[in-house]
Amino acid sequence: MRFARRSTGWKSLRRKSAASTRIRVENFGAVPFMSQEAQIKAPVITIDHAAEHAGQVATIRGWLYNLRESGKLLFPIFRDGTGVMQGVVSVREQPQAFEALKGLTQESSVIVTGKIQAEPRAPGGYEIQIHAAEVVQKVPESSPYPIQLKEHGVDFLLDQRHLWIRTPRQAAILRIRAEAIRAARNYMDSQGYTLTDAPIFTPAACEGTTTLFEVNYIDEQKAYLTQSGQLYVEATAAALGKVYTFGPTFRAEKSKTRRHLTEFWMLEPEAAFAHLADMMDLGEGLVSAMVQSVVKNRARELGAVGRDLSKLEEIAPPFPRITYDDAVKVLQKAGNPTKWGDDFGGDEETLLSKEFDKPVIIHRYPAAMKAFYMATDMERPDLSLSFDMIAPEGFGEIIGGGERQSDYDTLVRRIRESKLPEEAFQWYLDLRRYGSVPHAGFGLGLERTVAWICGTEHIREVIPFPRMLHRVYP
RNA sequence: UCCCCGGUAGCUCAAUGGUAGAGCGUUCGGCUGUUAACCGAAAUGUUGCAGGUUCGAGUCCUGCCCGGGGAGCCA
Repeated sequence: MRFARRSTGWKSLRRKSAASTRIRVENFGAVPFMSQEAQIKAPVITIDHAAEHAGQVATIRGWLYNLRESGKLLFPIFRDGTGVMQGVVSVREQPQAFEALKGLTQESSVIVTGKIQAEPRAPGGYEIQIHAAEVVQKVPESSPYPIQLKEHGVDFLLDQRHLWIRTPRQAAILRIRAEAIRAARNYMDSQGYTLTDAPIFTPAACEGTTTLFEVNYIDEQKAYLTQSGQLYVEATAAALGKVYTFGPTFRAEKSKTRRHLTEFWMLEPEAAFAHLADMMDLGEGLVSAMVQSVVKNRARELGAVGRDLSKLEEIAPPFPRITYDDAVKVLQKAGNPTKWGDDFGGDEETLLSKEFDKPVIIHRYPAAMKAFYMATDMERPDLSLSFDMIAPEGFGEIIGGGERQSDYDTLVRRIRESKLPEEAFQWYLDLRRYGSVPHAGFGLGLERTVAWICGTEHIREVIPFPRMLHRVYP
């Protein structure tokens, strides 16, 4: 129903757009365009570099973000993906440009040329005094741009995600995500880790079997979308030493919360001969590098999303580390009913994270609550050599990992206890047959990390096209 | 799977069981420094769907559909 209704509307929109394009062509003679001379003279600039061109004539190519009209003065506001800039044009001085822009609809694509001037009354401090304006495509009045400069509901915005990403806040978030990814990869590479990508199609589960996406593979075979690259990165760690994988992972969890996506990106390092403490060090170094790189290179975007930089500037190693045992005591002291052996839910994570200004590492969880591949603590066999990193301010778990079970017999027993299909894990057991070594790693959830860095309410905003329970459109 | 909240104009939301409304957007008009501009006017509705109660249902009842938040599980 919903999809049928949406696609009908979309088709009619396409038809109208096509018609308006024809009208635009017919109007070419009447609509004033800048001269060839002006086009050649004015350099094309992006709005983020406008300040460097103050006092000069320049061309901006973008979209009409908003238009304020005041009689014979127009204040069009343009966006070009790098920022937003106000223009000004008067009918007396530039009648042709005025006519081209007057009444122009939101998100019409435009090319404008004019003098860049410092202007305290303009948002951003600079404005363009327009000499010439070319409308590339006018959004038809009959089907105006659906996203207004007003509040909208979540459902509506997610249906319009392909357009929602045009708003300055969303564009800033996507730039921060890109910077976080670059910083993460740079850091891993600088630590001697080699990127070895894991497959997306897998023959079996590596987390719980209930959250698997099953797909039809070739010739009646079944395959599953990966829940984690971890098992594969263990294999490449035995081949190359220090490795990581970074890519999308898929979990068919029936959970709709602000912290969940069915498709999310994970960075998973794995190192041979590494132990729990090594991975805690690596994790805090990685997270710190991501945060500091965003603070340094995307301060403007952090400002656009309203993030308080002072909290992020403090993020540097060492992070507080407490054992699960101590975490339970902290919770109980705070009046939380958690008992030893319970896993921590969202409330508990939030409570613990509020005790610290930095991400907090909780290590050595009870073995019973961790995955089959997790190593046990020799000194306390009831504990696993595992750790989680909880982001501050209630943004939840951003890292989970630890030392792996390297003993063949123990691993086989754990696979059977977990009721996993043993035959699908033969290749994985080979890693314990041929030169098994202690090794450790973790998975960092990109979207949760970026959501924390941006301070967004929901992780759906930090991925271009979120996939969630009940939502695979657009 | 369970619990809570919601579905009214393109959007955000009002509307004691008694004529379905406002703001924004759109259209028309006005305004030479606007700041989600402002002022005046106009058009815009299968109140999610199907039943039921009632003289009368957007409102109450039942079922279903869709969405949001959370639990469980996880990054």
